[in-house]
Amino acid sequence: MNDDTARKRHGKRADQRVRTRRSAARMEDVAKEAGVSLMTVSRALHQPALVSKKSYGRVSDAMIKLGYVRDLTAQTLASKSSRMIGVVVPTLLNPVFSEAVEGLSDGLESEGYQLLIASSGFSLRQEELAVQTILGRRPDSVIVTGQLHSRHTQQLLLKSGVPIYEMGNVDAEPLDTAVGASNSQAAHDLTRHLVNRGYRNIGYIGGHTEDNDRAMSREKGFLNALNAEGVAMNPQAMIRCNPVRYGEGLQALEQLLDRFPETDAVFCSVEMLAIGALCLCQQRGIRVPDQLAIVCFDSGELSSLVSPTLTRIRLPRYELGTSIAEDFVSRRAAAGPLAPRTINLGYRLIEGEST
Amino acid sequence: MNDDTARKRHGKRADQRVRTRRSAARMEDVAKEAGVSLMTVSRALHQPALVSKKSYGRVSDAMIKLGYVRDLTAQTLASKSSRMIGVVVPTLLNPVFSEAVEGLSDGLESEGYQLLIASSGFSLRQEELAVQTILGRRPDSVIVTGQLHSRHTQQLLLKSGVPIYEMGNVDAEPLDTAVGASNSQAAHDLTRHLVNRGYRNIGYIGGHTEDNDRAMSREKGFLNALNAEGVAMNPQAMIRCNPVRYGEGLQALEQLLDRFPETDAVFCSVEMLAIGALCLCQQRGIRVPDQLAIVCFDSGELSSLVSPTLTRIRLPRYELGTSIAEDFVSRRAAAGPLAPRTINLGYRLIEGEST
DNA sequence: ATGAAAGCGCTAACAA
DNA sequence: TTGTTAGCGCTTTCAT
Repeated sequence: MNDDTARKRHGKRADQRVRTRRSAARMEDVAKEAGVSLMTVSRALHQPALVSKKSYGRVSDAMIKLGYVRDLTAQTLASKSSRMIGVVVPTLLNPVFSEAVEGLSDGLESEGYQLLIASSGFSLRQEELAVQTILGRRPDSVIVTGQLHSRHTQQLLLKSGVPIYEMGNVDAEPLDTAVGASNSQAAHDLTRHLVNRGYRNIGYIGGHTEDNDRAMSREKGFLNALNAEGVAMNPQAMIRCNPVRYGEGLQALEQLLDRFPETDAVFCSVEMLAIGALCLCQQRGIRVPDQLAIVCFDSGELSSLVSPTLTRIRLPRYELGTSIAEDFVSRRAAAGPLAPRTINLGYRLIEGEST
Repeated sequence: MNDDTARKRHGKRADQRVRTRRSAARMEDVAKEAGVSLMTVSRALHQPALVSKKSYGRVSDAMIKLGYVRDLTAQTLASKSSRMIGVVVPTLLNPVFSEAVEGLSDGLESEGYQLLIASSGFSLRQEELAVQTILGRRPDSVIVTGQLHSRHTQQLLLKSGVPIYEMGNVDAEPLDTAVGASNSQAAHDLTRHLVNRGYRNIGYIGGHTEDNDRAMSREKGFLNALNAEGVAMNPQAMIRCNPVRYGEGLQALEQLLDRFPETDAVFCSVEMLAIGALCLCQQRGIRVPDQLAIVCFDSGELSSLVSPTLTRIRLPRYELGTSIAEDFVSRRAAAGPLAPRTINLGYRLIEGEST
């Protein structure tokens, strides 16, 4: 058997090159060291109960002695489960996404899953590439951002046979499982709040809408609400930022006030933009909400700490990640694939001092 | 050949279970569809130049027709290169880390590498587990945060044979390649700035120091500077936050002022804490810098937008990631392993309105 | 330019 | 409880 093993390992090249590169210890090396078969080592790792105390001890010692690290690549190939989960987000520069990813990480690492993360930069084309490469790693699940994907991406995802999660919006038909809240409805609510408070010259500062269904949903909710309330809106008073950063929010408000000095309220569709806008007010001494009201969509911790605190829509961020993690774990236990479904985590409208 | 192939695929179970599960197309399926050998398909993917135009076309068509997605797991096992890079950060909730990861992502995805990301939660023990699992995936490089690691983690990393990057600090001996700036030196500079401005009752709000060399380096730099300048410091005026969040910074300052109302300046070792502290000042109407000066270590965009702008140390964040990516890529091209080295990216002290 | 054979390191299924 | 055999889907090497 030993001879056979040696032959397998080195093949006909055994004479030419005798284990030159100090490759890492393999399961077989551990087996040999422990004086058991390779399968006993494998079992000691997976189902220690099926291995005798004695064997287990010898295997353990051998692993430590050799500094053995199991090759999960080979394990994946042989077992059809990688314990990796692919995640595609537009960018990690916006805390919305990094917090969601942290939630995923916290919920999944403890269950033995690892995260393969890709940034798509708000491009459906890049998302497609990312999904393709991720699928090549045979992940146990794929999590993408939003519900807008290229036709090919959708096909790839659906064909993959693993659970797919679309996170952050539930306004469209889910591909498999959509988790999040209704952006359009939440934006509608927040806008109505402004109107109810008597604001009539409302500006809008949002993210760019190319390849971004969340931004589109928010605009839709905003415009629908104004429409329903019979409040007029000049399209020029809608500013789309690209990229979305604090500084862009500041500049956007600058531009907005420049064009429409009569503006009495501004709807910011992302927290970073709202904070940026508030910074401009502080720099210029614009009193909030007396001179200008600010509302913030998709707020995090900052909105509740600044002065004045912002009236805002709170969407799940970190919880978005943990919810998906939880669902995935329970779904593993359950039977086969489910019908497409939506998990609506809801949102909260929190009234702050800024309106 | 076809018979042989079929035998290999199904083995002795061929009769019992005839390709029930609709598994994904393999390279061999593509080959069959295109009427060429498996190797021609493999070459078409890797070295199209070596394949005839005609074969290439047929292979391309077959791939599209079958929706072929290459199995990178198998590729990794066979080729010894995974094109995956492992990254361990304490948390993605602090923008410092998510920005660095985004930099890595931007620099590496374009080169065809994917990121396997793990959060260690500021625990050396968890870091060790993360490193172990990551190494099991046979990554082409591993990037960890800071220079403080368990003995075992160090061994694992060193033994792995792939380039190792320690990011965010360069105060200690590098394991392989350390990239970042000197936290202690920068903290020293920033503290001296406070002293030079005449502040004498200086408080300190920082991150917790367990398993965190960056936090320790900053404290060291801070205390050394005070010492050198002959300024006294009550240990009670050092507050360590855990976790590090905006709100914690706010509470920490509250606590600090409660204990030492005479405090005239506060050193915040993380931007989130500084912003939190500033929020408290705004809430309470504490005038900055007249009543209280604030300096901020490791600042991002926000520090330059708030009012007053913060006097701060700017460390590379996003650039930390892109620098590592760049070094890794160029290192691939170069020869073998290098001696341990440090890449000092430096820092900038930016004087704001808060001092 | 193309193909056949021999693994990569592991697990699933079967046998003992 | 332990071991044997046959792959997982790909690349490497060698041959044609």
